Amino acid sequence: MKFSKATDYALHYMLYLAATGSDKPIGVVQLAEKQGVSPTYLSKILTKLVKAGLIESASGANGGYSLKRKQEEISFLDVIHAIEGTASLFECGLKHGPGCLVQQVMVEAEERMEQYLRDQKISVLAEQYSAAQAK
Amino acid sequence: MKFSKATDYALHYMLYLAATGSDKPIGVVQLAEKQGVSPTYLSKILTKLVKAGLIESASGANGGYSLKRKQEEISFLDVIHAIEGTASLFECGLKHGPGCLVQQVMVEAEERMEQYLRDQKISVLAEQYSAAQAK
DNA sequence: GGCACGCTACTCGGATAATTCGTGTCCGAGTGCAATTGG
DNA sequence: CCAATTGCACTCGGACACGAATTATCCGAGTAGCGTGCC
Repeated sequence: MKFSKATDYALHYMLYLAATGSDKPIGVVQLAEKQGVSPTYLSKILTKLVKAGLIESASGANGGYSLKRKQEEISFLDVIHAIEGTASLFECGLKHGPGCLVQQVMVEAEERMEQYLRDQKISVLAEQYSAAQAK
Repeated sequence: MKFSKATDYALHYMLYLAATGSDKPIGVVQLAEKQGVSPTYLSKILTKLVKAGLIESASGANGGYSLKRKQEEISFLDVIHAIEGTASLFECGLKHGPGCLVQQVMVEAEERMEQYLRDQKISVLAEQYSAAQAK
């Protein structure tokens, strides 16, 4: 039970995009070199974000990925769900009727975490990130 | 990013032990058949719980596993940590100084979930479980 | 009748395979830019 | 000089291997209970 590296990459990429604030798309290789990550694998991850509607892709020369308009609304949870999926973290595989107590507790615990992640907006973090970079 | 089935099994087993409340140990096969799980695999999981100090094992005839004395104190988090490990769910693998903002947010989110799981005691759930069984 | 011994059956425990999921890589399709060439 | 065209380089996107972790299984070591035989 661990968050995948893909989520790690995706969050950092989103944070970078928001912090840069440029309208111009940013290529994959540029970020990959900066973070020491495989460019092609990062591309695969960003495809998921595009399908989730969080970012846009532009092909051709000077292409790359850029944030969509409503970036202020994008939360950590949005990114995580786009990568990890929206399925519940815990699925009771036993057969003892529908009302599994264990399941209820785990879902509630998950909800606590998700609620916090929902409140964490990428844009807010980006400001702190920019401030840290500037000094 | 999902909880493993092992955690599922372990939680249900602990709940059953607490609900039964018997001093006599309960064998693995008894539970495995009841839940439709591989007995030998369940045994492997319970070994982890023993090493974590949550339950005790008894060999020989009429042997099995039984709760330790301080069962009222055992929480969901104890069981989960025994199976999944105590490592953080999120580890930033990038190289951009020690104060990773993403890491901080994720750790805080994890803490929210763990705090809730810490408050959920097995013994309390066991009472509800017994009540549901009785009716 | 009581006790000691040995046997048997049952249990746990670690060592050993199969499967799934995450990670990483490669190559082809598509697109925009730009130089070139003709009007 | 301007514009259409053609070529190219750069980009994304899906298809293809590799590896680790989880899941599952088998078999051996150890232990407690029980029957039997001896004192």
